[in-house]
Amino acid sequence: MSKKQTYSIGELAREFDVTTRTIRFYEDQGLVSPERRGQTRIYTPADRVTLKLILRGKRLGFSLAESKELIGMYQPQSDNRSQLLALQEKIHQRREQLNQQLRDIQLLQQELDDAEQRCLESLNELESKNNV
Amino acid sequence: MSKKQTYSIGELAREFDVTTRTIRFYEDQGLVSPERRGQTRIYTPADRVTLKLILRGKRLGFSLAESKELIGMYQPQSDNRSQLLALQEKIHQRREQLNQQLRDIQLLQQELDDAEQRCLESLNELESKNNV
DNA sequence: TAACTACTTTACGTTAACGTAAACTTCCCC
DNA sequence: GGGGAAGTTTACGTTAACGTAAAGTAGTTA
Repeated sequence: MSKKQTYSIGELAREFDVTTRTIRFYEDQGLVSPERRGQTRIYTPADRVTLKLILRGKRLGFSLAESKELIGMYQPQSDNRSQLLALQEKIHQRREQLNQQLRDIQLLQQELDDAEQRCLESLNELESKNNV
Repeated sequence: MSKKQTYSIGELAREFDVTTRTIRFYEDQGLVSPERRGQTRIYTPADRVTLKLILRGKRLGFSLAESKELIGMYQPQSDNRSQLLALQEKIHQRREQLNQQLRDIQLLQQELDDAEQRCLESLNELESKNNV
């Protein structure tokens, strides 16, 4: 007896804190393709994972089209040599971009530290003036 | 004798690989405000740094408005207590968002490793078949 | 059966971040 | 002094990623 877990569009929208419009838009763009019972969309756990991947992609600054590519990467299923090579190239590029992002983030964190420090100092200065 | 280094819009555009239109747009949005000699814009090293910050912000997925805020953070100059406190809060939020991004990136890197691995295996399989 | 609630389609609207085109001025070079 | 090259303003166009409104359906609950 398989659990056959499914979700409505509203459930997923609530879980991921997006609107149903958003989820339908992703379908429109070919990122998910839920089954139907009559008119109504029925989402599988796999669809749910896909949504999760899309949203993570968004947080990382990927466009929907890019996320679509990335998600496609997880099921190569193709035994086409040139396609596999192209896939490797894309993975390589993505990795370099991620490394650049990492460097950027580390720099920014350092600068946030500094900014916070200056902020604290300014506040302390105000304090001591007020306490004279 | 100070070096008084300056840049034209074209120089900066070439250096950062953006169009002049882009740089003028940033000015329109209040992110830089170069001096003028007649009609012509003259950019200082400080302007150049600002541009660099904007572009890093972009790579990190910040909007121009957000980058503007962030850049503003580096010169608080205000001795207004409530403003300093608000600034601290923004820094805090930004830091949390960056941490989330870091986690996302690490996850994605792991998955890229896996994808690359599967890719290699598929290729090897093809090789051995062809060598029979 | 009337009223909710959650779902559906269709379609026009919106914002950000520029692209692109037109028409003009300045400076430099031969 | 006639081109270029690089600068300028003005202004309409474009793409992504949804928002929002209208109008209809399907199940369920008082």
